[in-house]
Amino acid sequence: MKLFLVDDHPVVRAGIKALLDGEPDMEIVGEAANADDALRLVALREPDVVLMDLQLGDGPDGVEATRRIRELPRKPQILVLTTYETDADIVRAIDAGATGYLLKASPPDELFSAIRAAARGESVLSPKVAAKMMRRMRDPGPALTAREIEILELLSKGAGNKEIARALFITEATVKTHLNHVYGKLGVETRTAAVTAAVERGLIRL
Amino acid sequence: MKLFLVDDHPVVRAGIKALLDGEPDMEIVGEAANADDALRLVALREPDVVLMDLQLGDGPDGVEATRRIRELPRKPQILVLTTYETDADIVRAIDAGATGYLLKASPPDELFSAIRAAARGESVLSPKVAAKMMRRMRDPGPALTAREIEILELLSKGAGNKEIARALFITEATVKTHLNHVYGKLGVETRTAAVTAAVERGLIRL
DNA sequence: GCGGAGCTCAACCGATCGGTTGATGCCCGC
DNA sequence: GCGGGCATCAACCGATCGGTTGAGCTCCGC
Repeated sequence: MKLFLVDDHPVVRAGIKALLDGEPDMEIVGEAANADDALRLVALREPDVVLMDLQLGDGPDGVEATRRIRELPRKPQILVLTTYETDADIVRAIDAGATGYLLKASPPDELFSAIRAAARGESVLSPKVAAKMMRRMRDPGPALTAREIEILELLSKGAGNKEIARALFITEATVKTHLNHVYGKLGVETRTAAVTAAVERGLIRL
Repeated sequence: MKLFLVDDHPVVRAGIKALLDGEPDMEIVGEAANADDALRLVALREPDVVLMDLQLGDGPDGVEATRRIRELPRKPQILVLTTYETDADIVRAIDAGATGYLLKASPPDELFSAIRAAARGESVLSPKVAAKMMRRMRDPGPALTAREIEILELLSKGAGNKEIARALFITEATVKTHLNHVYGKLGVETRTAAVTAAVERGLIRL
């Protein structure tokens, strides 16, 4: 089974390689520290599974890299291996075409079986991530729409309604409508409180 | 030279061990995934240098662990090895008694020389971290007053000026004056942007 | 094809915010 | 003692925000 690593931390790449050294059925055919190298080398080496970090320092992030790799003619399975477990990250990664979502805090055994499952095209989630998704399924919760998240992200930058409207090519009236929905869903009454509530619930990242 | 690893990610621990395998003068005498284990085992194994991550999952964080280890009778040097480089993290770690501050994105060579330097008791900083501190030295930076921080904390909860005034037993006019000072110091123009700027600079915590 | 959810826009209002100027009192360091 | 930083307050203005109501549109599932 041919693996490819994408992570901007040399320490982490060395760690995965060291762990996988004891697994005879796995071979690492390449690695990259950023999205551009990843895309180029994956197309060349044609791995079965790509282990992808979401934070890649400068340039496109892991979600973007995942999206592009999934557009390759001979597309590998992509297993996200990252530190964070916010709703926004998980949803975006899955949406971009990731086969699974693992946390770096996972024990090695979990990593191995997840890689093998991903190679078979099966979806795998870290228990913590799975638990989070289960909670979200049972409790519909706020469930903000994509548009509302977009608004929140601009909001967190301190943008006024007028700026948000310009940035999203909509009118100020529409922005206010979205904001009122967001206030209702998050149970807050001001734009500032909406930002902190969204950050605390992992809906957006600062 | 005896090393001890503290990191909640098995992958990272494996990575550091793998990298250090090629360095004959370094020996890993133990590792831990949380602050409590770290404190207990470090007291027992008496390493020369502790490599400490700041994020340790549940329980006390790396800063707290650093503080406690520095209170041990035979205290080792502590080299922080983490992902983040916010001012608040750096300052808190140094304040807790860390000998150096390295980023996980550092190349292995840098890691090795940093460990050797730390063992000698020398302070080492990642170039990116050092650059950040230099900037902060040259530019004294915002330096908000205690009162202004109080205002920011209430602000982050989404409070209006009137609420802030009541909470701090001052008039709304005074709140506005403070806010205008904060805007100026942080280089922002809205209350929402002030909150995110303050969070990013580690002035307040959500 | 009907309803529901989501996105869009409009007009209006009061409340709040941001910006400005100016002022008072306090404490600290030179 | 004098300047300077800090905290406090006042009055005023325009701009923005929050709240409301109502409406048209598309897309999707039943």
